Order: sequence, then C-alpha cells, then structure tokens
Amino acid sequence: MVTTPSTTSLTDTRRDELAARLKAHGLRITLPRLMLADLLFAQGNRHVTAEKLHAEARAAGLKVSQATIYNTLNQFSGAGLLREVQVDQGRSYFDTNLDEHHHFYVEEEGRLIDIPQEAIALERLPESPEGFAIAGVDVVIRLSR
Amino acid sequence: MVTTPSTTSLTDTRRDELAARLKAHGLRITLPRLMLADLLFAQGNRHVTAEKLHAEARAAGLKVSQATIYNTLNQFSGAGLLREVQVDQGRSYFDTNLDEHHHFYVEEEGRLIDIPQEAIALERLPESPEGFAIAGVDVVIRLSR
DNA sequence: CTTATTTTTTGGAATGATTATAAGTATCAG
DNA sequence: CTGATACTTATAATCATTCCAAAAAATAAG
Repeated sequence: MVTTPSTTSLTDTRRDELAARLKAHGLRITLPRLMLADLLFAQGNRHVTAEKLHAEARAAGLKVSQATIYNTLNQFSGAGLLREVQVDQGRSYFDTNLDEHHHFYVEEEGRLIDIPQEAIALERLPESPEGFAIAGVDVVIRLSR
Repeated sequence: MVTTPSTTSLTDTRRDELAARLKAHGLRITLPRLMLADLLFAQGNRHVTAEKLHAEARAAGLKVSQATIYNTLNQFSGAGLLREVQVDQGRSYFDTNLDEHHHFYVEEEGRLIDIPQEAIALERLPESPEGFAIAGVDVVIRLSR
C-alpha cells in the first residue's frame, strides 16, 4: 500500500506534523481530522465558521459530512487546538490564534481581525462578584465604514 | 367605556408615561407594546431574552404571540429603547440599560451583570483598519465559580 | 362617527445553525 | 490480528428566530 492515500494531498512530513499535534492533544488520528487540521492550520491565524470550513473541505476534494465538521470543530476547541469566538448571534467562529487577544469585527462582512493583547490597555478591571472568578476577558471592537 | 381595559393592570399614570415614551421614539401605542414596555422598564436595568419576556408576559396575563415578542424587542432596539447584547451563541439578550457600559457574563446561569463604563480603564485602543470607523466597543468578562 | 389607509398582531410555516441518534467504519492497544 | 472504543455519517430533531398571509387594531380622512 502506498503511504499517501489518494484522497489527500498531504506530504508525509506534513501529515506526521499534524498527527503529532492531534495526538499531543489526546485526539485520535483520522483522515478527516488530518485534512481539516491542514486546512485550519496551514495559513496562519484564521477565523472560520463551520459552513466556511465545510466548503473549503469539499473544494479540496474531501468528502466530509456537515456533522463531522461540527464534531471536529468542537473537539478541536475542547482539546485546545482552537478557540471559539462569540461575536455574531447565530453563527460561531473558530479562531486558530490561541494567544490571549481581542478582535475587530466587521459585521457587514462577517469578518474578524485579531488585535494583539498588548494593543489594548485594559488597566482597571472591576472586581468580580462574590464567589466568582474571571474566566476570560473578551474585547470586541465593532467596525463600520 | 372605562379607561382601564380589563386585560391590563396599568394605572392611568403609568400607561401615559409609557405611551409618551413609545411615542417619543416614533412607535405607535398598542396594548402589547405598553404591557411589554411595562414589564421591561418597571424594574430598573434588566437583561431579557425573548423567551423570558414571553414567559413573563403570559404570567402577567397578557396573551401575546412569540412573533410579537420578537417584533417588539427588535422594534424597541431599533428605536433606541433597548440595546441588544451579544454574549451567547444562540440566544440574544436585550438590555434596558442604554448607557455605554460593559458586562459580566455568568455562562452557567445565562446571567448578565452590568459593569459601568468607568469601571474599566480602556486606555490605549488600537487603530482601526483603513476605511473603517469604530462603531462600538464591547467588553465581556466571563465569570465562573 | 364611518369609512379608508396603514400598522400591528397572530398562528403557523419556514429558515439556519447546531446537536442528537443509530448504525456502520476506522483506530489503536494488547 | 482482533476486540473495545472512538469516529464518521446520514438523517432526524431541536432551538432561536424570521417570514407569511390574514385578521385585528390604530390612525387618518371625510
């Protein structure tokens, strides 16, 4: 059997890289995951919706079901390979940038742009109510023309 | 005919107050709107979902359809009587606090808590990309136990 | 005050994103 | 190699929200 399945276009090195990454996060290696990981992590920081990723996957010749897209996106988030971003009512965005950071959001285009954490001086934070701890701070700057 | 319809429990003064408020924002006076406005604005600052408001309305003896809840919430937002808040994928929250401010969000309970604008020092803001202007800045501090 | 015109409200169907289900298939540990 | 477990899939189900066409209510005109 040949090492490269006909359905993928990953080099051996690339596949090994991604496989190691998945394994390191406690996920089994499967073809859908490798291919989706490749799409997600090949091009630097990205913000994807399930729909967009599905379209890309199909365009790349990978026949994955919608359910797998959602499963994978959720598993990757749970495993710490992605971060879910909440800016739009309705659809979820998944961010490949795992550093603490913030976002510009261009509503009309459904587009997200990273803002490095250092670019915003969030000095004085209010005390959280009794019994609660801060789990995260999200700053979203909405943009328009 | 008596001045107070049997389906409402609003005093004349209260009704006039709310009617004036609706009118001032370019909205027609209707019974559903008056009653929903009463529920929304009677108890200080609130954060409501469509579902919650619908439940409250029915509990108060007002028979409004789900569609009317959504229509009203959207009209009120559009008219500047409410502000839509986006923290949870899926459901929308509507905030009666119109001042610029931020939020704590207790995900497990689906609860929002206002943070006055002054409580957060948002000094250095990043420059927005060419051609875009800042439409708003939202800070959400996620809380957990 | 009647009638005409415009808005609202309504119940139900339609939509869109996401999750659940159940059965088949692949992965990996032994 | 083989079984236990995890993954994928297609389809149905769910949830929040919007759309629709018709009935009801509100304002405007006469």
